[in-house]
Amino acid sequence: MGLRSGEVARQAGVNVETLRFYERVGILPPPPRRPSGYREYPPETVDLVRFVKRAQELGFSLREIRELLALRDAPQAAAPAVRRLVKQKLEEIDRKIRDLRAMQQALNELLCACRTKRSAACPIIQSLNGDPTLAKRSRRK
Amino acid sequence: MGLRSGEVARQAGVNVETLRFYERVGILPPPPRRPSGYREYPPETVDLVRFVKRAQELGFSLREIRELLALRDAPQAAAPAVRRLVKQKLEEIDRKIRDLRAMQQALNELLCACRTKRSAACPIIQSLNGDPTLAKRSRRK
DNA sequence: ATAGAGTCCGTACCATGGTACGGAGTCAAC
DNA sequence: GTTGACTCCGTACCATGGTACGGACTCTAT
Repeated sequence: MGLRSGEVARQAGVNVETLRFYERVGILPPPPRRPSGYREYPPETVDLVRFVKRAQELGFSLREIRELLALRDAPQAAAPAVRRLVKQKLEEIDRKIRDLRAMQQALNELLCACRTKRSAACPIIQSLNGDPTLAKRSRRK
Repeated sequence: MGLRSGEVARQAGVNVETLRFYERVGILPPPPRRPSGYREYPPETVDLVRFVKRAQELGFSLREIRELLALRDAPQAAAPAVRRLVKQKLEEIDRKIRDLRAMQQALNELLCACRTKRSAACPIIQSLNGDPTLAKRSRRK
């Protein structure tokens, strides 16, 4: 019933090397081996890898996914811990979006100045040079 | 008039090692040396490093900053190139924000399901397991 | 029985943006 | 003139998420 690495990789849509990598970093449990040394993955490994890929799409790092996996098979007691991880991730995403918005704002102001003031020196470069008369928001620490 | 590496680093708020690193990757031009081999930075190096740091805050990579620096001292002919870089970066930021919003949406749906359905199995985990009855948006390729 | 595909392993490497180490030489003040 | 701080260099290392290499071994179909 065991699958070989190539089969698991194909079904899960990853590279064979990636399976070894996941095993090395503790995402996949080491599967039993044939006498030849070949890995014999239990069929649910495919779902396990897909779980990992979905969690990655949601922005979780492998470190965090390792935590999620540890909680995955635990009974309902684990639910609060899972929720906590999701909430943390949501806060992190909030922070990232805020940072990106600030960058957006600053860059747009620069672009705007560049369009209106046709001075000899590019206002964008002036601002990056530290000129405080432009794009004040970009100077915020 | 030359500054030594420690002085430049202190004034620019970076590590001495970082100056060497910047020199190695072509961000800082190699400064003249004393007979002893000590670097003698021209005073404007401090502003140069600050330029780099400001551009980093705006989301530019060192590779892009190298481009900006090449354009920095060029005359007005460089302005269109600078604007192009800024516009590219704005598009990139837009994409990132959209991705993060999608993650946010998916995670919020999971959290919501987790609060309402008090089933034995955590709905978040179910969804990551591939259960299509929850958080359909998270299944999108 | 043999060819060709698959798998094994350790290790190195990719990009990114630095930080750390250690031994040798130098600078400035006392 | 010696002490302590500074600087030099090459190189290795950190985290992140893998990918690539190469030689040896194995599996399966014919």
